[in-house]
Amino acid sequence: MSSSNTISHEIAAILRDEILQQRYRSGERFPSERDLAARFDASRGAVREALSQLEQLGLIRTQPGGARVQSVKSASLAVLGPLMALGDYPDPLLVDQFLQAFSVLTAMTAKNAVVAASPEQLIQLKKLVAELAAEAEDFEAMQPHWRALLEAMSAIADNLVVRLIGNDLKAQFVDQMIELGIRPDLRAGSIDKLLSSLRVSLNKQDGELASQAMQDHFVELREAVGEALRFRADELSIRVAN
Amino acid sequence: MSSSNTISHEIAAILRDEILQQRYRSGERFPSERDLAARFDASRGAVREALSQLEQLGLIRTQPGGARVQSVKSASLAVLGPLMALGDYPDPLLVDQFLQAFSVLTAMTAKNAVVAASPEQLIQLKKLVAELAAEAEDFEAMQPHWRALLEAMSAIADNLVVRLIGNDLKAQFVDQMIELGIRPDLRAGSIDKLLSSLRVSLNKQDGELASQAMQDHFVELREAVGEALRFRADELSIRVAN
DNA sequence: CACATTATTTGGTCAGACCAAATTGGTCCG
DNA sequence: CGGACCAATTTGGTCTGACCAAATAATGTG
Repeated sequence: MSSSNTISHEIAAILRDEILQQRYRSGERFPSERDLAARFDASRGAVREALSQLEQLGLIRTQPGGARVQSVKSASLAVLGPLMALGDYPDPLLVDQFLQAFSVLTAMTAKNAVVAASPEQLIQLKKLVAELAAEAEDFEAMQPHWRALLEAMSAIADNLVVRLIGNDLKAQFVDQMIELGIRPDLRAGSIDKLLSSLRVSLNKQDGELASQAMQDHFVELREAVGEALRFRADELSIRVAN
Repeated sequence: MSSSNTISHEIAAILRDEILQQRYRSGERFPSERDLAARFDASRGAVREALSQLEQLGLIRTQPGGARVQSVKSASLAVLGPLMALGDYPDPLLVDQFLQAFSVLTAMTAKNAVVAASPEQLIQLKKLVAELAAEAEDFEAMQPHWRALLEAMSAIADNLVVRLIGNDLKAQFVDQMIELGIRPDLRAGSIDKLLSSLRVSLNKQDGELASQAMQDHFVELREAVGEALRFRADELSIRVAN
């Protein structure tokens, strides 16, 4: 998947996953380029391009004399997507950690967006909230609107740092969830509460309220996602048992 | 600097900075590999390895027929370090955005660390706070202890996502600040207030308090850093004027 | 002028070669 | 026997030149 149909990307993806699966101990010598070329039946150039990508991800460090594997903990954020996509289903702990980090950043974005929005932008946000409300029943149908709202807020808040963090995470995460058919079962009224709080915060231009509403919503979302993943894990282990 | 003494890294660094400086319009065709090889008097292989890195950073997208420049807004977080290091001094707005994002993540980490800490870890944290207090007068001398405290909290909170985000940012940012001699002038008592709040939060194991203390501290830090950067900007423009 | 076809450019890959740095292994000496 | 020194080997870094397939640009044709 996502191998981008070139040999070097394929090799990079395979090696990346092997490292993320802890198949090499941190600090251990990585196979030599010539060995890898033989293993993948590719030229050394292709292998070198793959290693160049792994190095950019912070997964290996190359030196004349040999490359060495680095700790995943010291890698770049860009490994998170592949890391979540490793097993049959994402590691619940990792997903929760992601949602927690995403939560505070989203809350911050909401606050800044509401405070910084021009009158026109406030109207736009209200419109997006209304559109979201119209589809609040179906989790999956809601996603595009949800994402549009976050995108609009992100654009208004205009924090490049947060935007870049989002790039490395958002799409990969949400897409994977949907692809796996994991649909968190939010408590009835949870969305309504969020939306009504957002409406009020937009009317009063109250950033704190918007922030708090997001935080509260994510608390519930984290719980629901955790529940869905646990259910999924059981389902899988049952299937394996048969 | 940081060109890692290999040709391909040097080329990658130069092209990266050119893209970050908006010297190419987003969507524009990037020079061909053969042209770049001629320009840098290098082999096509070396250029390809450089482009491979740029692609991993999300700055370009390559296809048979030609590579195209992508919007910085859609790049990977790993470009932030280079982005801040571009001009003579960092863009104050970007620094503030960074600090704001770092603020909420740090507050979250502090909260989780305080809540999750074992008795031994609480003692360790208290010790680190005490060591920090001992050097609270000198901003520069304080940094190693400050970083040690954050590192310890990060280890206890054990959120891989936040850790990875930190990897792409922390070191580069702080180092650059110090290197440029930018020393934010924190209000007297600001540090004391933070430290005493932290002490209380550790004693009561009150996560919310720790979080709030961090947030408050960062508000002041952001102001002080902004002030220091404005001063620095004036200094530079005076020097240029002469 | 619109469209289909050809020619050219460009990225992707391969092969073989050379250099310099790092590692390895052996040797010599204390 | 142990440690320090030195050569042989491994390994990454780079270059040259070549071929293919996809995308683009140029061309000719209706």
